[in-house]
Amino acid sequence: MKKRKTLIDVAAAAGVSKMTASRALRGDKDVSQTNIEKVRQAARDIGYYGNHLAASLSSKRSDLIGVVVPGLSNIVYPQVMSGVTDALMGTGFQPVFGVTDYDPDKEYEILRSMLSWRPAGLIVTGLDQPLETRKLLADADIPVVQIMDCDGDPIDACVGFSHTQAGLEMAEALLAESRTRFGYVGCNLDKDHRAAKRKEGFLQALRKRQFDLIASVDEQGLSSVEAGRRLTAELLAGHPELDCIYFSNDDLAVGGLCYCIDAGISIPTKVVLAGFNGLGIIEGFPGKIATSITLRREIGETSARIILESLENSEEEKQKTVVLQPTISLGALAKGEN
Amino acid sequence: MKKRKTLIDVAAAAGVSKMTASRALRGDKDVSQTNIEKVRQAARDIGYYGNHLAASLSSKRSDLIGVVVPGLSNIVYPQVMSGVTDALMGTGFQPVFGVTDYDPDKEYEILRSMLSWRPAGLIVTGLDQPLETRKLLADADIPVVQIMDCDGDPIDACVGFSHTQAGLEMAEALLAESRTRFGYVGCNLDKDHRAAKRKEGFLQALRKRQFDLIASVDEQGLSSVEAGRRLTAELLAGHPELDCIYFSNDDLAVGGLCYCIDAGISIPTKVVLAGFNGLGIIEGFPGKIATSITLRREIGETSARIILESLENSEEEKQKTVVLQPTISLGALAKGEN
DNA sequence: TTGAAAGCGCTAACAC
DNA sequence: GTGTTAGCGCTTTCAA
Repeated sequence: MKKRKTLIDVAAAAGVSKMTASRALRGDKDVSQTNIEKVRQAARDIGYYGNHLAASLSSKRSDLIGVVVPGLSNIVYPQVMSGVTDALMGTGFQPVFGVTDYDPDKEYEILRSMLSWRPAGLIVTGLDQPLETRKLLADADIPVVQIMDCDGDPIDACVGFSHTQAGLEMAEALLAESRTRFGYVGCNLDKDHRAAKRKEGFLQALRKRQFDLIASVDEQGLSSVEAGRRLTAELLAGHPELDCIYFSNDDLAVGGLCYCIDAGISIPTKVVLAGFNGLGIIEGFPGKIATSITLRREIGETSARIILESLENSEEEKQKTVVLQPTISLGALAKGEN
Repeated sequence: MKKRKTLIDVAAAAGVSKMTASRALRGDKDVSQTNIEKVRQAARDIGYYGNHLAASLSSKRSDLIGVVVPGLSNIVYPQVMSGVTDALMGTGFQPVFGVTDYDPDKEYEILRSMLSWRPAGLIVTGLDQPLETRKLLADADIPVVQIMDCDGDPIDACVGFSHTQAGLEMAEALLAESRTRFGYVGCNLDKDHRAAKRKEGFLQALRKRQFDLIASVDEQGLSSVEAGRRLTAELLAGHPELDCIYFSNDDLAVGGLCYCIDAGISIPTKVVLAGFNGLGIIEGFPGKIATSITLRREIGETSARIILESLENSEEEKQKTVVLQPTISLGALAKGEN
């Protein structure tokens, strides 16, 4: 085990004290230009790269921003993560990502683990954390931004949109297109609370107009194109009269679309397929689905900016809710995004 | 600023010394069962979650595994990351992700930053790092696994496949299908060395059989379905005689496919489209592309396992190359994966 | 089995 | 402008 370079090595090489070396490397005021050069050069010469552990422990703050997302199985959360990364770029803060697989216990453990690194702030997906998790976050005494939802009670700030409303609006848009016989295809509804909220909003809107879901299928696993194809086949086999299917997301809807194209079912004439997210893939697809275009990247960027702001104006009122409601695209007419 | 709980608080609450508390929480040997219980309970009562900064600084090792990938813009690297995450689960190690945007300077900075957290190991994408970066990694004195490639000289271990070979094999498969008039569509070739290697291998195979690319288009930005559509339109406008197009990845190929379907160009009869990766989306797609099915998740898992192994058998020969060569699917006959 | 002392590598606070 | 001193919260060592 080769001995790692420390500040003392740099200081020795530059012929100054440890403190001057520290200040020079961090760009502190009150260091002579000569010494800054000497120290920088010495650091480069010996290949010094510091020790964040010691620095953060000593200064009692780290430049880490924890970002907790439920999954990486489709492109949605990577896009949120990209937004966060971009907004943090050049600020001296860096994101650290955790993945919960939609498991509240895992989420709790990941957050504990993140907190033990003393992050400067935390970005967490969703508003429906169990009480114990909320307490953990509230007691952490750092800015917390919850993202991707706004139906609920945020701990500090939140950036997202109402899934209930999104489901509701999609139902209304489809009703306005004179659809009357609705089906639903979903995945992972027991764990993905936001997908469940969309279904709930969709149902509410239907019932308000004296309609209802004629049939609904779902399963426990993660959504995928393959699952969408399979569940759509199942649904339409039992209910060929449907003229509209709402899917819990675009992955499933694309699977449904593939099935319908292969099965010779005319889309959207015979059946309208409606997904959620507005993924890039559906643009230019040979066949159109309706969808709600969500602003994933923007949500990531905005949440990071809120953390940065509340870090600057420390202890300001950091209660803040930013709503970036999705816009509906009916596909046949409008164009998707991203 | 509320005072954070420390080990001393736990020790006080449990009525033991700081040291006993530390040992109990870490599951050290030689702590009485009574004290283990008392300390655990005390920790839970006061909501203690430790300080990794202090622990890692003191013990001179962290449980972090740095994972550096070039981008999050398509699903490929998130899948690699999932593989790493899964393999690390329950081992006490946790991944920390960094994104370079295919920029070598950014990669260098990210690696320096990661090293300053004293990770236990590093997983880095690609074999073509600049010399300075290689030196940084070699001097770090921790296990380094380079992934997604094996055309080159690994620092320690590598897990991936030959992109040259992959391009070559695809060309041969297409030649075997009696294709003769080849075009190429790529993105980001100046930065994505692996895509460039595939093109190179493809060309080599063509030339060995006295063929060549009739036309080639590429552009600098990231690949996307949209870019694939646009570049394919451009390519075919100038060269309607092409009977085969090789794309630098599936995103572009899917874009090309969408264009051809809309333009009424019969796929694969008139033109065969060949991509790379074997994304889930192309399965069940209304139209078939050929592709090389890469094992992203497996590469992530394997690389993490190699890190873990070389951490156990410390200082063993950690030189190791695992090749997970993609398999070719011609689409019309076989089925994609993932 | 437990505790006391020393120190990981750095920075804050204060002297010079 | 620069150096000195005293920790940050933990774990390692060694003594009891």
